[in-house]
Amino acid sequence: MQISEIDKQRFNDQLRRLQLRPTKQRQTVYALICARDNHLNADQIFALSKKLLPNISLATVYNCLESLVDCELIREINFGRRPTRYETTLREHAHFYCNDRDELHDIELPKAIREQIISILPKGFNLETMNVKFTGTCDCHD
Amino acid sequence: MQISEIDKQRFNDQLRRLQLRPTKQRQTVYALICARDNHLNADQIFALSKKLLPNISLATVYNCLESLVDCELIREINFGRRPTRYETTLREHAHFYCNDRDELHDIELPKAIREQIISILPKGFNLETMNVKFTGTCDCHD
DNA sequence: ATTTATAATTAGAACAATTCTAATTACAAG
DNA sequence: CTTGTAATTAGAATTGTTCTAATTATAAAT
Repeated sequence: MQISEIDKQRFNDQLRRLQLRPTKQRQTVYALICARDNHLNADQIFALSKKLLPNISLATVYNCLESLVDCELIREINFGRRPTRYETTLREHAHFYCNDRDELHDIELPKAIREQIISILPKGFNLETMNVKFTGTCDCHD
Repeated sequence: MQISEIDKQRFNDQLRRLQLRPTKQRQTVYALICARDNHLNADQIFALSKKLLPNISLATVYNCLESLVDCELIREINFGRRPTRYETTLREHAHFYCNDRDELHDIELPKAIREQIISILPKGFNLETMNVKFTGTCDCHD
């Protein structure tokens, strides 16, 4: 469980930008999220990180997640009131939540469509984030 | 605090369809959501309904909301992990959450764009719901 | 290296939103 | 009317997350 050299660079840079320290807890949490992009939640990250850092606490996992979100290394995804999940911040995309399997899938969102969606916002609305979310069932047996 | 005749019809029909009874608690909760479309949450509905039915309990409000959602008279809206809000099920639209004022705004979503968005779903994804959500700040001083 | 200031971690308590439980009340069908 | 079922109620329990206060780690400045 290591983060790649390229990611390590980004990891340090982004944290330092906010005067945050690249601790081993943060590194481990980030590495886990990068490694398995199946959109882990805090409990899952806690369980996995415990294998690597047996003394880590759930509060630390939440703290790490918060700072990683703050410095934009990761992003939160919420569906309804299910536990928040986390993903590395890569290209923009939509999400599909499969009710059957309680699993999240990334859906490619073409830039043109994204721009069209944003264009529906009337004057006076100052955009910060935009999300497209689907729910349903799917045939993915991965 | 009454629901209009037209709504009352719809109210009875939709509930009966699922063998659910049109109780005064359900009616009151529904009426409140219809009356003020400022996207109330459970606590707010509880507070308002208490003025009309002093003995109503929070559990009942949650129960009512659940049955009204089940029979599709109302719909849930979630932004992040903020309390769930409720709206009457009218035309399809997007939502804008204003961080400054903790308020929700409906945004018109043209059918053509809606269809374009849905078209990005690859084969194997069986759509149930689709949502477009924005966050940011706004100039609305209503 | 050593000190010092600050940031991060930790365990556990606290919290907010929601759901569950068991008892009571209301309703609808026969 | 009676009887079975559904709905309501109060309060306890649960879930996911945040807070608190004490301890430990880190970075900067001697």
